[in-house]
Amino acid sequence: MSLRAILLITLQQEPGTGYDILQRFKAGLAHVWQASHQQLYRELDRMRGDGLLTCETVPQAERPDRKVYHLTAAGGEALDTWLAEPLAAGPVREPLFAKFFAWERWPADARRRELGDLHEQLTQRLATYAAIEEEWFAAPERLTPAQRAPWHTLRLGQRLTQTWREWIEEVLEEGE
Amino acid sequence: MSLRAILLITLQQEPGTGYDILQRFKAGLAHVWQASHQQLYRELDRMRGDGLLTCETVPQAERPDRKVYHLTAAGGEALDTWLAEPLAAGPVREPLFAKFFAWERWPADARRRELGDLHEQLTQRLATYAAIEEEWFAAPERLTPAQRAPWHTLRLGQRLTQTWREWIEEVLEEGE
DNA sequence: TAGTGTTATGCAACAAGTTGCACTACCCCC
DNA sequence: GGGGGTAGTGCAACTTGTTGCATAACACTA
Repeated sequence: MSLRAILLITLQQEPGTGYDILQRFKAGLAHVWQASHQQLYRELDRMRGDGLLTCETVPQAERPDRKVYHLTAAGGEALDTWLAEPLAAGPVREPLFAKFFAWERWPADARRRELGDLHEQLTQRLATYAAIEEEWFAAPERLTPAQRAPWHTLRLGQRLTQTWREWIEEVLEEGE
Repeated sequence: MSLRAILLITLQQEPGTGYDILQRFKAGLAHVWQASHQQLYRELDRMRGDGLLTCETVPQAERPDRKVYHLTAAGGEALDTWLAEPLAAGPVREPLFAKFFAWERWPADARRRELGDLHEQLTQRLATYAAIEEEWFAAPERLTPAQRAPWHTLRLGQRLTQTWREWIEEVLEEGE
């Protein structure tokens, strides 16, 4: 259900094609949702079938047609329903933690490499977040509440990533 | 693949039944992995079919038989392979964040209720973690490295939960 | 001129996870 | 005497997400 909800939100902000949405996932929504293009196209078609979206085909010279999706009234209602009901807590799944429970079988070099790589990925992620912040949320004191809300999510994304990164540093240090 | 790996790790520590593993998920592994009993039974049977586990049926008076699973040599190898190769980063999926991107359609009372409930859940989770810490990791300075490793994961779980909780407090406070 | 990246769409098969249901039998509490 | 919790197993149907493959055409660069 959640993917549907994300699509309703992004299309409510602005109509677009599957490809457009994919770009938004990579840009300003990088800390919120990720999905493959296959999944998007399939879900958009199903939502159209369920009457939540309408589709307008825009022909292009020498390129595949763009299929621009818009919310319908039913789509707006579905979104409001989803917003009103609280989310169920997702299951905890941390495969990396599991490796720590097999410490003695986990070779030290593999461990250092894995944690080192992850540290690098997190650093890169923080750079991405910083870029998003600069592009969309410069001067946070002048934002409207509706613009300020997404900024909060970015801030939490940053803090969680930093927490992870600090922890990795501590673990690597202890393993000397 | 990850569920298989978790099962290999828990059964390598100590053989057990599907039901036993479920109890471990609820107790010391609460911050690592969660799965339904249906999923466990099905996966254990498949792993037996693939030669990673053997199964010893222990009859009980007036109760269904206990099926105690053990690692095979092939299971141990599969575990070592999994430990040696780095994990792929999982996709980001934060449905709660999505709601912040539809701030104006999200009713203020629903928002306060949802964030309040989540705050309570996180508080409860911290209590669970504290209980685990007390039961398994009292006197961390006297732990062996292999015992210390799982303790680290618990500490990160605590810090991440705290980070979330503080953020919710800030958001609620700002919402007047 | 061949390879890589971007724009643009999608099907089919598979793997993983969820939901609903079913059976047995004890214990405890109201 | 009925309802809920614990111990113990599992099937079947469904939803969700992944992987592999396919098509078409432009732009850039080595």
